Amino acid sequence: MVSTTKILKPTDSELEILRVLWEKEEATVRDVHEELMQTKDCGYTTTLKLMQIMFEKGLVLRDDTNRTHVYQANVTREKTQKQLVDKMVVAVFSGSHSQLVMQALGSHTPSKQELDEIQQLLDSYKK
Amino acid sequence: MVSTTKILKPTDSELEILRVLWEKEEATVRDVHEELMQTKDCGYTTTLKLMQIMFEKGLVLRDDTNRTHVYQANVTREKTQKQLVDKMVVAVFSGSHSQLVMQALGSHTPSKQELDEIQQLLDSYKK
DNA sequence: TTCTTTTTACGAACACAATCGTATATTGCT
DNA sequence: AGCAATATACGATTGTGTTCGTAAAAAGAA
Repeated sequence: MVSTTKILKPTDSELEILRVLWEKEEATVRDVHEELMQTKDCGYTTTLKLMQIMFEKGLVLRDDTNRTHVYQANVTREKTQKQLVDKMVVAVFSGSHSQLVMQALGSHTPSKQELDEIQQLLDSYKK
Repeated sequence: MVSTTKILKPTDSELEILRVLWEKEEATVRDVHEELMQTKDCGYTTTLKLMQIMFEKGLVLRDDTNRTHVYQANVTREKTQKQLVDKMVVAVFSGSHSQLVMQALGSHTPSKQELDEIQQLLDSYKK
């Protein structure tokens, strides 16, 4: 019997926290909280509680050797993106990835550089 | 004072129902329920209740001239797709649409036809 | 008509996310 | 040592999504 990795989708609030952790690599609750306060308004203990729950879920790691615990993400940005995109593709695009691509491309004019990146990826498929 | 259109994001269960309504154009609760039963397992009244709530929210329209009510979607597939994609772009892709495009393209090998469609859209931006 | 089936309506229960108040412990300052 | 500030832990509350049981009404079959 091999242990299977539990799939858990982060909630919206958890995603906000993960965004900060992805950016900062390591952070305390206060670090995260002050970052969040720039866009959202909630108490310190709210952020703390959320991060504790995320720890229990295994979404973040925690170094508690010191009183002030230090957190870091335990899921990569890429994996999370893929997981959420795949879910959305099934839910609203009937499983068609290219439909999603068309939608994302269509609702926003890409820059020259973005165009080049996408073109390059496209070319790699063509041959 | 102009009435503003309330933005409401459908829940996961609501999206499942919307999928059926988008496909069928018109449908009764039983129609929807039997379609859902193919992938999910829940009671009839659960589907009914969900659709009643969606009616209250304005997500669906309802013809109740006959005893068996007939429902249809009151939000387009395209609008809903755009709304959810935009939300996801902000939440997990730091606002970068092309990042999402890259992710969606990268996690699945597109067919020849899909490649052509995307290429065409890309070309329209290039000039 | 009487019984069964189908449908809607309503409310209750449950799960979970999010928020905060309070208690307790630790640190640092005077 | 005593006090203020800071951190964690814990529990309670609130809101919302999901599910279902049950009742009432309408339609159909016997």
